[in-house]
Amino acid sequence: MKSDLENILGFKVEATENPDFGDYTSNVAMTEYRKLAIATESHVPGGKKPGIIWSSKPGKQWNNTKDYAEYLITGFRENKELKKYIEKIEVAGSGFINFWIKKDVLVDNLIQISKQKEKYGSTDIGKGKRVVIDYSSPNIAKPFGIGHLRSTIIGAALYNLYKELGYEVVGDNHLGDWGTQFGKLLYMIDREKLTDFNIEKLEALYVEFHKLAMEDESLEEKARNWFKKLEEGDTDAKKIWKKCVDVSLTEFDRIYDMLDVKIDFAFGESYYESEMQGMMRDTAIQKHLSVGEDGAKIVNLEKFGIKTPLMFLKSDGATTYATRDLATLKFRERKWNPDIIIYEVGAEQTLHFQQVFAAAKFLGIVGKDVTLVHTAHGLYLAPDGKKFSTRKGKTIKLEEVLEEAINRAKKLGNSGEKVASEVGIGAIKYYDLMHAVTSNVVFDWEKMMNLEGNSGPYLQYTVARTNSVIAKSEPNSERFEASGLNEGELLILRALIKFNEVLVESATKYSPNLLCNYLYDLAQKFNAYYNSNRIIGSDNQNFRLVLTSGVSQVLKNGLRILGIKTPEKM
RNA sequence: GCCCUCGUAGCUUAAUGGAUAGAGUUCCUGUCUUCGGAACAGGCUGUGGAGGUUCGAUUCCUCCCGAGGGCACCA
Repeated sequence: MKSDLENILGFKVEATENPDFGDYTSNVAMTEYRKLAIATESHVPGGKKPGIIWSSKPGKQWNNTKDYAEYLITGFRENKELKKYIEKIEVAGSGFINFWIKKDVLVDNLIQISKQKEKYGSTDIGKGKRVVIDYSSPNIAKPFGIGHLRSTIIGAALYNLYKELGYEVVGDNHLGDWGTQFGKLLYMIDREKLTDFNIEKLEALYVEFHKLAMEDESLEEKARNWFKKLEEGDTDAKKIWKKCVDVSLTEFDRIYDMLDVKIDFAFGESYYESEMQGMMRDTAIQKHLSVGEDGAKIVNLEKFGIKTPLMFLKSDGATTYATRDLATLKFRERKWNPDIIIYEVGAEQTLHFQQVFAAAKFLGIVGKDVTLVHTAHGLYLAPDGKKFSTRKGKTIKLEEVLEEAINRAKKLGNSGEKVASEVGIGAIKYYDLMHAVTSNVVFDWEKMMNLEGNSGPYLQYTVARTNSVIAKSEPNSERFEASGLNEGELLILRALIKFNEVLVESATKYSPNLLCNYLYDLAQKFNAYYNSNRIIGSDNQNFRLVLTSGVSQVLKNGLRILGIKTPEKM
């Protein structure tokens, strides 16, 4: 709808929030005014701020932006193409051009929903384009903490959004299964002569290491040596490392199961060992490396405005996180040849990704036309507003949060285990997704488990309610009278037609919270309508049933994209 | 010290240059002997401070105050 309008008009329109201003609005008259005013300044006697706009056509002028807007829409009112969609065009305020969609179009759209069902909202604007999304990416040997929730949930939502728009989407879980952290663990396991361990023990060892390292600085050095051994292929080190990985993966799978998240690939950092070897021998890359303090090899990025150089190889020759990310990019470029690569990773790594992206293009690892995105999501902060610290063992385990959510949902209703799980998990997911990606989220049990107001369960409840109404009397979208629509019905129809535009905006701005806002707004409009309009038994029963069914369908589609289940009853 | 992000109602927050700053929650008042009350309607309270750009600023620029994150051999 939006793009149809823009094609006809030749300028951009925005959806309006306020129905008094129509369905779409354009500020083109005001923005053009500025350009015209500057362009014609010399023609205007005496002022920097001309009150009169002069046309390039001789003899033509407008007194203000509103006049100019009126001029712009001359012709639009009689435009046949436009008339198919638009019933009214008005100039308002200081020159806004507002458009009202025809009621017939709104009603046709409702019929489309009943025809397209779960496909309603999808498009093919991404056809032929490929997106790689790097998300979740927990660290091996550490429990799956609350910190990885955002990446997992937002990443999964972006995955679904791009898929809905016709993109070919690849999800890759970039497991943190390599690096000096394993040196630390290997050192501790060797020190305590352990042969068997679980994930809790690994976490304890990690915390213990940092405690000891506070008193003995040489420990960091020892850990680096152990990692170096691992990277050189020491069989004992490798054996212990493998066990750490296996123990962790079992744990993660359980969490993904609870969250109902599936990720296409999980290559993990260790997968890129050979790729890194290749990069180190690559002469084209070699010539861009400089030698830093103590013999470390670095990539200087000052010409890209980044003061901190990228550490390519440590002074002992071992690789770093950045080396592995460059190797990963090389691999992804070769394997998938993507148009966009999205890193759904926290804001704390902003500098790192600036370095990696700049270096990747500079070193020719990826093409210049690949869009590299770091979503830089905000973090879950402890209730005191501080960051949770893995090193000090101050984490909240995601599994405990999820279990608590399910328990709270269970207490509320007499519905079964499955529904309680869908509601509890839905609440957690929605709470995460409703926040703007970049904002920090304070961890607060009461708010996360909120089941009223703007929450996942509110939306699920609305769907269950529509299901219940439809179950009582089947809507017939083949034939119905749509005359005499009341205000509530029009509000809902207008919201329904904008679903696809919201999906496009959510995806292109990497902001699932926009979809959350939309769905909540739609549910609220429906609930208000439901409260003051009888559906079954009204004169307009069939239309109202089709409308209810349309709302139900869009809510289901939207929630499915967000990764939130919609129980039939709850 | 330098860099990035942020500061909106008591609390949690939405709005990336537009029109009367939108919600949730808390507190107060109603609707309803429910086509599912996990609902609906109403009330109270808000853009950290000072300048600037603009027809128009929560949004862009400068400074100040405050918070969070980061600053080559952690990831």
